[in-house]
Amino acid sequence: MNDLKIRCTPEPTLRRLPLYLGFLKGISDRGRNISCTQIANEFGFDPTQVRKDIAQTGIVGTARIGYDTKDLILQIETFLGWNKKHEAFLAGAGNLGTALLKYNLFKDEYGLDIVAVFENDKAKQGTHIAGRKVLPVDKITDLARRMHVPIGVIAIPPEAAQSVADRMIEGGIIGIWNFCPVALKVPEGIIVENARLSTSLAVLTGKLHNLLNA
Amino acid sequence: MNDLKIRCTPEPTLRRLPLYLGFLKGISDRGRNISCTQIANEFGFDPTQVRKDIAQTGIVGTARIGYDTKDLILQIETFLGWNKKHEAFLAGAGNLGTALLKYNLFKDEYGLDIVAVFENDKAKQGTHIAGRKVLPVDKITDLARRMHVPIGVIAIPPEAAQSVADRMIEGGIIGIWNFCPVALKVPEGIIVENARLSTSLAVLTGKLHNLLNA
DNA sequence: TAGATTGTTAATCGATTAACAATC
DNA sequence: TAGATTGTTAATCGATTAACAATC
Repeated sequence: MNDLKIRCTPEPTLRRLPLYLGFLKGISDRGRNISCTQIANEFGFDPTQVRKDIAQTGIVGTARIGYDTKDLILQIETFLGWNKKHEAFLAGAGNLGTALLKYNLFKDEYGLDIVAVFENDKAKQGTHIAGRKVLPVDKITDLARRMHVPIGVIAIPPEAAQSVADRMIEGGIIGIWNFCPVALKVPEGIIVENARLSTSLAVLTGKLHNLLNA
Repeated sequence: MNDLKIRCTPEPTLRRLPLYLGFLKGISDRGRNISCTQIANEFGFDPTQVRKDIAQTGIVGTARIGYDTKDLILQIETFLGWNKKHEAFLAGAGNLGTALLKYNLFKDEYGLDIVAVFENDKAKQGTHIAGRKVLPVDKITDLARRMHVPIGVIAIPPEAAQSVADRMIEGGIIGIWNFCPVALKVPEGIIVENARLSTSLAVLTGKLHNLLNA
């Protein structure tokens, strides 16, 4: 419902590419070439799968040789949009929000530049967290529109999540990274990615349960 | 490679069940019955999919009526193992680790009880974070064995992740919740769930890219 | 009863894996 | 050259969706 039905990169591919990227960046000698087989071995994946994933980025390899490591790194980063800055608004300056702000990796490695923080708690408004001023939530729409910010990060209590998402979308934000355990209702064309930790934990405890009761 | 090939609950199902649970818990009148159609509508899913997901938990519904809301909540929680406490060790007392500790939801809602924190930084050792004493990393194996802790949470810098995972596994930990952007090598039978935020972000920026260049 | 809903079986769809020709 | 690797097409596998009988 939420996706435009253009031929998109399969989601599993989008989930694997960052793994490859992390591995490639860890290679000390980037002058060497790298093959899909090598990458596949690292993760226990099928080499053909790795080849298809990589092909999505548009890079062309050389038979018998593989890919130039530096090229491949650059190509994956470009494909994911991680080598240009995406400005983002963060809603929520609680524990999780603060951790996201302080977790500098986002900006340096993934290009997510949180430029402003919004919070309902009046006590926090006006203070600074990790160098960003904390602003009232009702400023989101107007500021997003004026700054052309494309991404909104939602890390607030569940009750407020939908209304904050609405404000963001009204301000022209088209991608929402949602850390809140609720199903956001958004118009077609708006992308929601749920970074729900609970979901991830469910997979772990669910498998654990399968294992223990098998 | 990592999974035992017993007939397991499909991972997509494990990812959706927490959504249903969140929705069900948000229903004010839990005396009423609930149908798959209602749940499906909430999320824009196929009702049959919801029915199959729910069937995995073992609950049996009533034709024409649906499921008892309270029963269904309990059944999903039980299936996910969220209504009994799972003790866990946390490795890493940085921004992310601290946020995980303070994020009380884990204990109350998902049964993940972080009982000890381990950190290499000597300056932090001996201090307390959210009521837990910070211990040196080399105590993990011994303590895990003595306390029979089943789950390890890894939120440390990538370089140290593998060695910490090894220590955990040596101590008898069988499930690892990995927040670190590396591929952990673990023996068969050990469950690793990667809660990688970067992966989630990749899906968002990747789709955004697809959308903007379409 | 009528009709909504469950549970289940069959059809469809998409992702993974296998097979293989081209190539450096 | 020989053989490893790419790129691509075909086969397999599993998850999603559709169809439908049973039922309350």
